[in-house]
Amino acid sequence: MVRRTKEEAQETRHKLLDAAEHLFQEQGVSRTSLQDIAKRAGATRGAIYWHFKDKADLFNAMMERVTLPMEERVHRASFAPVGVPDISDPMSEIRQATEHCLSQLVNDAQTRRVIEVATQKVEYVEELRAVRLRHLSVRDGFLARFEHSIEAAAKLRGLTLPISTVCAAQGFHALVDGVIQNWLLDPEAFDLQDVGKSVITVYLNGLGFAVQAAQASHEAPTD
Amino acid sequence: MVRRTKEEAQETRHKLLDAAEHLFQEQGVSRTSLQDIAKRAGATRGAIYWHFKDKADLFNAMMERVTLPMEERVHRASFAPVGVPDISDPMSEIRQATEHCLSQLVNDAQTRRVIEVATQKVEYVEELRAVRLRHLSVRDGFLARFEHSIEAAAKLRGLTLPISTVCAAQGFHALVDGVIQNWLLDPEAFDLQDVGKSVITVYLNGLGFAVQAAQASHEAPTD
DNA sequence: CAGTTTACATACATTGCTGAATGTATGTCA
DNA sequence: TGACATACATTCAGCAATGTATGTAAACTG
Repeated sequence: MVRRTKEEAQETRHKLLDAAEHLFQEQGVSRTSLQDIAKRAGATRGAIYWHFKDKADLFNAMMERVTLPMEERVHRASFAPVGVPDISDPMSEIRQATEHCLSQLVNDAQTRRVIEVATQKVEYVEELRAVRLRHLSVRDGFLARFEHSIEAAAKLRGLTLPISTVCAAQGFHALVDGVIQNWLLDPEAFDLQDVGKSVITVYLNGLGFAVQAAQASHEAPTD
Repeated sequence: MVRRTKEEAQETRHKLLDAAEHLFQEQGVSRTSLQDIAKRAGATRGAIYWHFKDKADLFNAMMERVTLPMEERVHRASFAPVGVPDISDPMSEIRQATEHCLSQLVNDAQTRRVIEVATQKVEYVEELRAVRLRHLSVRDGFLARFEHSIEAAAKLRGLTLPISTVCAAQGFHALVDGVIQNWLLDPEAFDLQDVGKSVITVYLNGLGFAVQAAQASHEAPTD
């Protein structure tokens, strides 16, 4: 059978990306051949070369399928709090957006797979410079937004931060990033949402944003 | 020329590891062939196969050349504070050991190279399971020691932590880990030692260990 | 000082992957 | 309804990397 309709072609494309996700996670990107991917997707390399320029292009597409919606969501959550009218504190916004990210990591297998691939199963060499640059720009965007929020929150509560907002933002990001990385290294070791929420509270507390209510819920955070 | 003396053999071994370090950093592990490494070291693949079983074995040796002394140092610093008699607070110990790690990353090019390779230029697949396991055990050892120190420090000051010591240790490690990772992604973005010291202070402050003296030394990071 | 081992270098066989070229049957549109 | 574009499948050339087998001269040993 050949020459599918457009929707079927898109389905093939998605199957290829799905196969790539799993194989990349299992064997790493460089050790996974296009042949492997095609086989798992029930196709041939011809299909891959039709939909993608090469392996790097396919990798990019695989990443964007997960990260684009994620970025968009964070972007909206940060700039347009229309959907959630009950939060007005910028600090709560950041906190909620972060916790949503953690929740998605825990509950959505695809997200977890892709992030695991991106952090452990790929080598960031010249060929993937585009991916690295996007990563950096996304990070910088996040840092900028957090700087803005933290400054607004500090002004709102009339408190002076112990360190610069740039530093504070960098620390927050490093903390979240680090806890995610460590969790991915060994997901059985601890509960990401619990520990994440706790250490974030501690950090923000250290910045001067004292916790308003009891946060530590050590049972089932079925969020 | 063939058949060197034992010291010369060790020298070629080191040259091979040096070459591997640089090439791994430049092109990634999987895209670097043993031929490349041998050539750069001024040898042939025969030398590599003499000294190492295969590429994974070579990678392991390259890692251990840097991490073994590091681990040993952290281990000694944690259990035997004989060299530095003026610190008695377990929290200062942790703080100093961590800052020493950051300092080594900033000042020692070899350490920076190897850690960069380990975090960005290698795929953690089955073949390198040994590396991953060592990483995990080192991390767990560090976590255990930090748990111990933080508990001792809390008892010493008679304060009740807002979260469990396990959580607190995990957060501290994630923070340090994360800030290092982010710095390696773009070393020009900020000063590792400055930001590291600041955010650690904030975190420990959030745990209840109020800062005893002024810590923020520098004016502003280069943004 | 002869035998043995060491520390490599060289040669070879095998494998596997990529990219491009080409084939082909079907959807699509005028 | 024919012409063209699409969505792949198949084939092939080429090379690059690995592992192993073997060669070899110097260092070491008794």
